[in-house]
Amino acid sequence: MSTRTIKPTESELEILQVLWDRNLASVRDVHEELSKTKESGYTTTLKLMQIMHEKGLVKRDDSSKTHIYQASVSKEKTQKHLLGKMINNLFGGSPTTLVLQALGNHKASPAELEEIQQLLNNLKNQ
Amino acid sequence: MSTRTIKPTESELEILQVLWDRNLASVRDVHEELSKTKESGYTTTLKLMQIMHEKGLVKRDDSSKTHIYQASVSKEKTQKHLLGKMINNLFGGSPTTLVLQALGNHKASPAELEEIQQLLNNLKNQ
DNA sequence: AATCATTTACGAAATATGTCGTAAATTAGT
DNA sequence: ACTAATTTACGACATATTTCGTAAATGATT
Repeated sequence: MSTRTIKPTESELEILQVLWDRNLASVRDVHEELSKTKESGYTTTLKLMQIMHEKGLVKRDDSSKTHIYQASVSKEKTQKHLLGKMINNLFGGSPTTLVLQALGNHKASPAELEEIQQLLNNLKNQ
Repeated sequence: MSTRTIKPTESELEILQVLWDRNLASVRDVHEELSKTKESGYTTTLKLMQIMHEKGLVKRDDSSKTHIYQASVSKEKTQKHLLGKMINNLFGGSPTTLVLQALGNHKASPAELEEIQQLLNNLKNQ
């Protein structure tokens, strides 16, 4: 299916988060966002984003001095891909085990529980 | 709390899977299991397991020639840790989003759906 | 136009990961 | 006891990841 298997690294994922949020962003935009929770130099972020561009993880418009970046992999697709990997690598291929762990260990609001219930009902009636 | 934050690599996770399954295993045991799905040399597996020992990911009994290894991190703890990381890094801190993705994209049997329903009921009545 | 600030490009280094070859030690078979 | 097989130890290398410094290019200020 054409698409190379994409496996962003930890740092690349942080950058993708910002790009998914903003859609368009310069290196400076991304770097300032990351700086809120992380200590690292501007050129580090720049280099990472250049490498991501080489890999095809991001697109960019370099028609003006300040290049504008955009994610070229969708959030949903990436989530799906990495989730599948985790299910295989860590949960013996059982999504159910993962779901039980996630629900058991992390609080969810009544509204969220209801949302899950909805989906569950759909899956049952099939 | 002592325990350093442990983040096994891809290969280390494969090895841990085997150790979690068997509890006790030699390098050869592990390597033969991995060989079923993966192509790599015996000394590679050995080296990885030695490094895992240095890192404290595994314990070993080296009283006889063939060293016997055992995981020193529990499956549940590791799952919990990496799942939490993924929720933060990739699902904006929302376990619900992850659960919905997991249920939506991966098939679950009626029995499994029932199991999830049980847990859901418990969480609701709280 | 000259200067200053911002941005990109590039190279280089530190660490981690995964790979294996070879040698030494240990055990088993004869 | 000798030989063969197995296992560990160790060093080395290739690649990937993360980090930054410095220089060049670009654009803005005066």
